[in-house]
Amino acid sequence: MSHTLGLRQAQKQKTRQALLDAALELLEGQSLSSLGLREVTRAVGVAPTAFYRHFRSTEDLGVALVEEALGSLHPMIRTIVSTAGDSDERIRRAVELIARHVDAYPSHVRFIAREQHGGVRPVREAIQNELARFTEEVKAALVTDPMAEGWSDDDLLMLAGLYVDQMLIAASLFLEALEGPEEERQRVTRLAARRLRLISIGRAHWLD
Amino acid sequence: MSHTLGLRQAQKQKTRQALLDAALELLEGQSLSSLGLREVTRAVGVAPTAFYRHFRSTEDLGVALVEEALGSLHPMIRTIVSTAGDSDERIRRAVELIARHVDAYPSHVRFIAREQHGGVRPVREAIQNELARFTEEVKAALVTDPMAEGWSDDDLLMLAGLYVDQMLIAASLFLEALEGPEEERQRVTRLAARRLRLISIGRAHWLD
DNA sequence: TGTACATCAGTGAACGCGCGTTCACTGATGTAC
DNA sequence: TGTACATCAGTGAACGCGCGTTCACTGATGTAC
Repeated sequence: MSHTLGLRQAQKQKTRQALLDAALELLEGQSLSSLGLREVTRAVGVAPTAFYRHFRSTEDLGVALVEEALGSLHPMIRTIVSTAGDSDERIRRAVELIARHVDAYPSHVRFIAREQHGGVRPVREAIQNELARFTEEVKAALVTDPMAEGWSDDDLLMLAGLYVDQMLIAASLFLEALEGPEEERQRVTRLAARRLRLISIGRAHWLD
Repeated sequence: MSHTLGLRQAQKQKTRQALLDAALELLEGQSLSSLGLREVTRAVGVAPTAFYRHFRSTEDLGVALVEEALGSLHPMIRTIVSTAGDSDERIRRAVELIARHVDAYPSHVRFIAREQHGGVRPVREAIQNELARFTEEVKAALVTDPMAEGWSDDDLLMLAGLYVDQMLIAASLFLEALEGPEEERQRVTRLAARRLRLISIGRAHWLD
């Protein structure tokens, strides 16, 4: 049988999650380096001092947000790389999945895009580490493709990185399009697909 | 003959530049959205109120920094796109130019990478606008290439965007490598070149 | 099941501090004659 | 060249405010018997 949390632990988790949620919302209009601890507790409705029961600082909270935001990406990456079909079909599905992910978790995507090069070192490094893991994961999937024959490890990693960066760029474009009309969204969809297609063509002729 | 500035105007410009320089240095360790007006004036050695003689807010200063940082990029872009030679030669020269630019203006590059998705809307928009201009510039250069025959305007813009994004990513990687050993720098040079090569191969076979 | 004690998430008062902004000012530079 | 006045970049005092952090606390939950 499962080890259920006590009431106390459960309540604590709930407050912690409320802090994370409130922070993420506040971060839509500013960077982590200017997020105040009192802002966050005020938004949740707890005393400022309650913050310290969960995080040592807003920096610390930021690192926790990285895990939350990129944790939800792992399943998506796996779905994308394991999708069957020919190249065009796979690209269309990948772009579609990215668009859906941005719809479902806009604040997470914004947070990652913003803090990837942001002003808080530990958070920046946490993001870079997670993205490096994604790239390894994509590379591992690429290796299993017959097309990978004759490719060096280094070149496969380069290609994986190119794909991961394009996914991030596409996600960021979809994010901007969220506030715009549907046609803008369509434009981004086509643009991202053509970019991925050009990369795939380069991949197909890499060893020529 | 040229219209020389009066002493007063010249001194004002000097203080303004000192504020921009100090801000840029302070922004190496934080985001614009947490940069304080008093921090900046303290670093320069003027009274906090002097700030208002030059900028309405740190946001306003940020927009001025965008112009300064991306203004220096225009000549570089033009040099890159007008470089002669075969594809591999051009790629090597482009990567070399990017590396040199990062060496010469590390704070500018960091600022742009950080604030491109940062928490201050007017600055973000100023950067996006400038990058869109670069992309148009690159596209205009691509059009003159015989290889562009048969390409749609849309596809050329897509390709130009791909190149511009890769340049930015390469610059950001060189920036991280600045703090590391020389071999890391070499690694980035090779990685960036291979990415551009793969894109060029995709470009060569786009119409197949 | 009941009792006595331990734990600990959240409280609320208090602190010293740096912030952005206002205002009237000073004194060097600029201009008109 | 000299004088009288205008301009305006930078000053310094003052303000109210929200910040992060400390501390002793409360009272519900958990545990031992």
